Amino acid sequence: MYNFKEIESKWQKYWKEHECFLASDDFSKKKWYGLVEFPYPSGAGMHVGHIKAYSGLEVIARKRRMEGYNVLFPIGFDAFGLPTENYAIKTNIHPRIVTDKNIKTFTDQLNRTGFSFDMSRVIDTTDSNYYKWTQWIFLKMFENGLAFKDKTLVNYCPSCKVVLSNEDSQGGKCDICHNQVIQKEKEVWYLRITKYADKLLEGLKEVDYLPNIKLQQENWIGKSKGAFVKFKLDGIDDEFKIYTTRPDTLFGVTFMVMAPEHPIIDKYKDNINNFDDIVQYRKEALKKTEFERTQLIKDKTGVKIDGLRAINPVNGKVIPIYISDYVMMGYGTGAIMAVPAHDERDYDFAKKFGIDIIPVIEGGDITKEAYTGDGNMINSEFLNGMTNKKDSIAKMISYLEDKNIGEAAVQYKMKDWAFNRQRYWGEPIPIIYCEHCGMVAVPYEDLPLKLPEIDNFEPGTDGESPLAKIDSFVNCKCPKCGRDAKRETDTMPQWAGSSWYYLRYIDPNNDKELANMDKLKYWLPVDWYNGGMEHVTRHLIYSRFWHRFLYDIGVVPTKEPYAKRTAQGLVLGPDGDKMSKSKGNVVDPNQIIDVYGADVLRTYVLFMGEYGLESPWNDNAIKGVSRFLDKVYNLHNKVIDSDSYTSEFEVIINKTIKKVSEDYENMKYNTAISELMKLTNTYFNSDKITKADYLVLIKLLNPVAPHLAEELNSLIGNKECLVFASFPTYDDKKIIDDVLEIAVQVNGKLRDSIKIKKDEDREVIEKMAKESSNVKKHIDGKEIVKIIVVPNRIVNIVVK
RNA sequence: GCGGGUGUGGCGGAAUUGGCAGACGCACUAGACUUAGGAUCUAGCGGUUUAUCCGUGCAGGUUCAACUCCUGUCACCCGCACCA
Repeated sequence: MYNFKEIESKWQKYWKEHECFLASDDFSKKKWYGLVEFPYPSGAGMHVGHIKAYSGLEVIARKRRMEGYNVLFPIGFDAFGLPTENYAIKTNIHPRIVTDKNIKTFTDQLNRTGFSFDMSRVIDTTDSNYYKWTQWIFLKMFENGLAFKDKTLVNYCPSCKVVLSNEDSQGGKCDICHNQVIQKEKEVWYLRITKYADKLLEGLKEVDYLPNIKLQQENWIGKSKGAFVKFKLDGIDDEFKIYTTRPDTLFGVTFMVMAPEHPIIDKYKDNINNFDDIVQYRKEALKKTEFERTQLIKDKTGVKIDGLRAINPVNGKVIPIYISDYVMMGYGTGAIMAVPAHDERDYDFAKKFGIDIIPVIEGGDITKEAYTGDGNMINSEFLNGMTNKKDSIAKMISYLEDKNIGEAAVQYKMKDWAFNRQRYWGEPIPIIYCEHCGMVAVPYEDLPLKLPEIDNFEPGTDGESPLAKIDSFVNCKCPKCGRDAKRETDTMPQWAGSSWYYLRYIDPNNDKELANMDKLKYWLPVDWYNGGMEHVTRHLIYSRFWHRFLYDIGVVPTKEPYAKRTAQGLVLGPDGDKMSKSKGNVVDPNQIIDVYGADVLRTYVLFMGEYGLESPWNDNAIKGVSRFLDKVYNLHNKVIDSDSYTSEFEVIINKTIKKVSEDYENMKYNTAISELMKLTNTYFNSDKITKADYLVLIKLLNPVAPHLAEELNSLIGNKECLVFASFPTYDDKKIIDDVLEIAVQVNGKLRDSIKIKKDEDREVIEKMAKESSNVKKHIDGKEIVKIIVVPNRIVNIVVK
């Protein structure tokens, strides 16, 4: 085994001393900006998943340098967050100390893996010089009405004692401790991301994201088109609005359903005879866990409001109103018109409560189930006979608008972003509460608003931030009137710092602005962003939102931050399960580097399977990669001094260059490496190879296993390192052998193969095929119907 | 329920996009060199009744030719989930 320890530390030192990976702000050069998701520096150190995530773009970054690009390939640390804070609570060590220690561990690991990150631009989201600008962006949003406070029911984790966004409490479970989340009323900060829903959707059209990434974002935003319709209350001079995607089914409405907490219920509680029942139902609905609600999907519950009725605006019919938890306050208007004939949920509800079912679309059998397909409109007066859904919806909407009883509307599933956490280890929200002036922004010149030093990180009572206990932090003067005031004590969620970090890499030390515009114009957009699928709906949407906002206020020059986004698949444990400490199937990259070296580790994570799919770790398979690199190393003993390819290798060399180059660009690293193995095996079976033969292999391998490549390059006498050496190119004319073997089939079954000259004449091929002895056996005495010849590929003789 | 993905040897995975299924690697078997081998080299390695036929989750179809296209179906994984 080659001495990887010596070789790897030697070249890591060389690259560092020669500042090989520093991006330069030379705007005359063509640029390439490659971005990987920066890590959360956990105490456990780097995970093999990190290695896989970074190795992918690392290959591209190294290839781009060899292609002459000015490459920006930065890294940093997303260091605010709960694990560090929980660790601080447990051990009473300050998060600052823990974070610094973890960052050092990560940095050492990054260095010993030989990644070509520009370490002069490292950023740390917990550095006040960084979060100064996170706070600055928040204030800009506040100024523009995009950051606001509202009182609502929030997802609250009783265990972590924090308010969670919908994103952080998917499935009703806390994202951090996985305990059940409950609903609690609270004043919270929101970022009005819904205002950007359309812009975020539009922006997807101009970026090159993997199709499933785009789709997930579209689903998350969840745009739906429909209409608001106003329903008057019977006997009361008031009305309420509903949202529907099928206004054309208005004639089929036989009842209304409201979310249990709909405000109009309280407004007219004196008119309601069974208000106690409603209060009781509300209580029960709150108690239901997410699990129960999803399991009991078919079993609709509800209460009829005795005393309130609605009037159908298109036919004047008086219809009953129910409350039910299948209608939610958070979507649409919190009330729906129910068309049981054509909606499964309404159908279930109507069946259970014995409500009329009136069909308005022909087709199906509504005695058995709701009909949700298309068909002829019936029982619908002016819509009768229409068959096209779009047309009937349009006609109804124009009718509603004419009569001023409704209007076209758009709704989104995406909700505003709950933006505060009751935690210490986050960016303080720079807002001051003054009894006279209300909410006042901390003046820009007072940023950063630094976290105060404290020694007790336990959350305050009743879900208050630990900062609320620090009087010297809380008490301040109002910047407007100078009177006594109090600070906001909540901090920002972890998603804040990561929403704009790629901008700061471009100008990491700027203390006057977030980043210099000329530099932003040169480097943006990020050419290629690689990360995990798990961040596609949160981080990726949030950062696109912030970026678009910054564009709108003229701080960044592009609408979209990332031109291209890809994703790596998970590295599973050897048992095929997701790696986790509790399962004990975690692979430590440090140990792999100790035993095999960084190049083997990097090569293996790229070789193990298709990059975008998950793939289990295999302790044996890594040995194969180790053998491969050993073989490459040992080849240097066979090298003879010649600057041209060995003639018999010309074709395979050109083929390999083509395949490897293309595979790298398409992130098909596994097949690229297998091509390099084939070339290595070819060389291995030859007594000697030329310097030129060897150099091609070394250069193609360089992005994957750079230490070894550098060492071999210098071993064969080259003085210049490989970082900026030219990437090999191929000659299209030399990628097919002059003589090749093609298959001969009879009736589609393989019978023989023949050797032909490249681009041989059809007649010659047919003749050779028919004369081959194995083929003869199968065609003798039979009639040849036709012969299919695919040039340089295959011959198929069809006989009867 | 909706959306997306995946199904190929003992294992990880290839297949130029309709053209020799199983590349490359692991594991395994036999041999060589060795005091020794968990090092290295050489050969073999889908199944089989071995000059044969069968094989890419399953059942059909299109085609001279199907892992690849079409129809139906099953299983697993990942999102979202009573979104009106």
